[in-house]
Amino acid sequence: MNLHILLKERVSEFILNKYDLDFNDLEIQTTKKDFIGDITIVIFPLVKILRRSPVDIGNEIGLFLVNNSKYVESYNLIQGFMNLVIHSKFYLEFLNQISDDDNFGINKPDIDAPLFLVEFASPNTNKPLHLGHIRNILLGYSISNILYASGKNVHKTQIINDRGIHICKSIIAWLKYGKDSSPLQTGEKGDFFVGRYYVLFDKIYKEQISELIKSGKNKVFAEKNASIFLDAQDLLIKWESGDKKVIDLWKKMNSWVYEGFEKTYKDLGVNFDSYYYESNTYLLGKDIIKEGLKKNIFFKKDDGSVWIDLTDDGLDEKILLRSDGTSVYMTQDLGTALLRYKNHPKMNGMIYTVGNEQDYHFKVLFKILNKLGYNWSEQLHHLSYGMVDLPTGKMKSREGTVVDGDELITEMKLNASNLSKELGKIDDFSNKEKELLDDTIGLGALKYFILKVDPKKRILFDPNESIDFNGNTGPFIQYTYARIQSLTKEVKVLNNKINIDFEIIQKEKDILKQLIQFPNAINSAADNYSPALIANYVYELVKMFNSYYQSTTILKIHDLELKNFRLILSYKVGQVIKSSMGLLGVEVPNKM
RNA sequence: GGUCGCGUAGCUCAGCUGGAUAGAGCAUCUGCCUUCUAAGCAGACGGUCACACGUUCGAAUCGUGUCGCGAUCACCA
Repeated sequence: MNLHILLKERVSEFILNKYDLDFNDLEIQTTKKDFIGDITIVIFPLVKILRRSPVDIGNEIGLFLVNNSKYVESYNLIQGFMNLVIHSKFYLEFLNQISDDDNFGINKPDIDAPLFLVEFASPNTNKPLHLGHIRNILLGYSISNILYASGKNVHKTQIINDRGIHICKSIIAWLKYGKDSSPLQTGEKGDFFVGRYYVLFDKIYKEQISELIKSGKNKVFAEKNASIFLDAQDLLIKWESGDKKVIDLWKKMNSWVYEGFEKTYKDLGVNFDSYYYESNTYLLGKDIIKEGLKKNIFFKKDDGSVWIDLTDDGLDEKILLRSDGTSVYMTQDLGTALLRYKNHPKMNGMIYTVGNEQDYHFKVLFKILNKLGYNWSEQLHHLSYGMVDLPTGKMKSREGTVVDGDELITEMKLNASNLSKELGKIDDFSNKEKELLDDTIGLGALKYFILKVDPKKRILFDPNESIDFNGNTGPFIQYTYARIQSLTKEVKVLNNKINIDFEIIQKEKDILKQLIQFPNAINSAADNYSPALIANYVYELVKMFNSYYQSTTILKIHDLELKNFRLILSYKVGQVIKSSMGLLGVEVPNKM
């Protein structure tokens, strides 16, 4: 089915026979627009080796292919490029091949397929999710889908940062200023409720600091001795000693937050297979430290702290255990990695979806595991992505310059609703149907907006300029899908197989060429951990189809055979759009 | 200062392992709804691919250096 590979083999064979030369590095690509042909063979590399002109070589190969391949209709030579015109038959055969396959391109894994663990989301439990988290979640979820579609089993997980001083801060503020209130009572989303107390803490804390400074203390002293801060520290100590009252309180507040998070996950249409909590894992990893010390991979300083020297690897010295024996972030991550491999013995890889400000951290983490001799350290991958920036600069939760995730989702749905109303195309919808459609479109716009950008690049998000619904956007693709649905309602009653003995037009060839590429697009997206590749792929397809749609009659054509072909072609395009968007976690509506 | 990432049209972004005249959308302008959904289509305008040198038949793509932006280099997570 892959004509590129087929042709490549043919040409290599030809060269071997004719010149006794083993040459496999021919570049075969799709012919660019503005040139006649479908597939292009670049013959420059041969020119040098065979010491003959491109025209001579091209003619030889071209003639050979035309005479010996039933699919190559003709060829033309432009400089070192040989463009081959491929027979309609080939594309029609391809369409027949996939016509029964509703999941064309999707390579569902069987039970024995390699298992990959994907970690994403991983929030703190002291504030609601913001746009940065949204990018993380969408990326992680989409990559999970893509890996799955490329034939790998996937386990989606996250590690929740549910402990530490920041959590204690919101607890203290709540104890002092809202003890009898609850999200149930105020009607707030749980994570917002708790987040409000986190912000309140900061406000009180700042007030106390300035009061202390006014009374003559210096800044450093004030920061360390503000009473609310001391209370939070005290609470943390109690938490670590397992004080039942504090633990219960902590559990209660966290449960509120989790309820809130679950709501957001549900809104975003994502889910997880397991959850890890730092409160369970933060003591892990100490055994590894002992092991590393024994193997002389780590060393102990005079004050008792444990380090690893990575200067030979171009990195720095890194602390692994504090002088008081407590663990740091790295210790924990070492332990968690080990734990996961214990929990999933058949795991073939682990993907950490974490922002690029932690590139260094993961480099060190993987290096250490490698030095410790865990051979699976090479299966670890940091899916690093760029920050979401605002025109005013970085998002900072303390300064209140964050774009709240839930608010953004709501706003997107509202925008979708307004636009739908304006266009007046769904007046016959029930309210419930309208609501569902608004959700689909609003979320589609948001998800696509974020996922179409290369993960490693930073995203600039202007809250004042709402996300577009025209052009290269989710709704544009959804719209095309909806159009195809209304077009192909009757496709089921038609004969599914197509007569392959007629000529198709160039636009149809182009669409089919793009369809053929779908499995490659998935694999390439999986290899590069980039949903953006899928987004670009489906956008190209949709553009081609729209142009076709606008310039070609599909339904109102009398030739039944041709109509059948065009309908099935459209139907398949619809399926691939749906599959592609599914990989991005975006729903497509039947009507909009 | 060391390390890593980014720099493509006025703006937001594509451009896979080097290939033909660098592509979309937004914005500006011109056409197209009596014909399968105009959230659309066709077209115009818009580029020193940050800069320099190198590698080669060929460089936005690879290498080196320079500049700009960002991240990171904590007994924070």
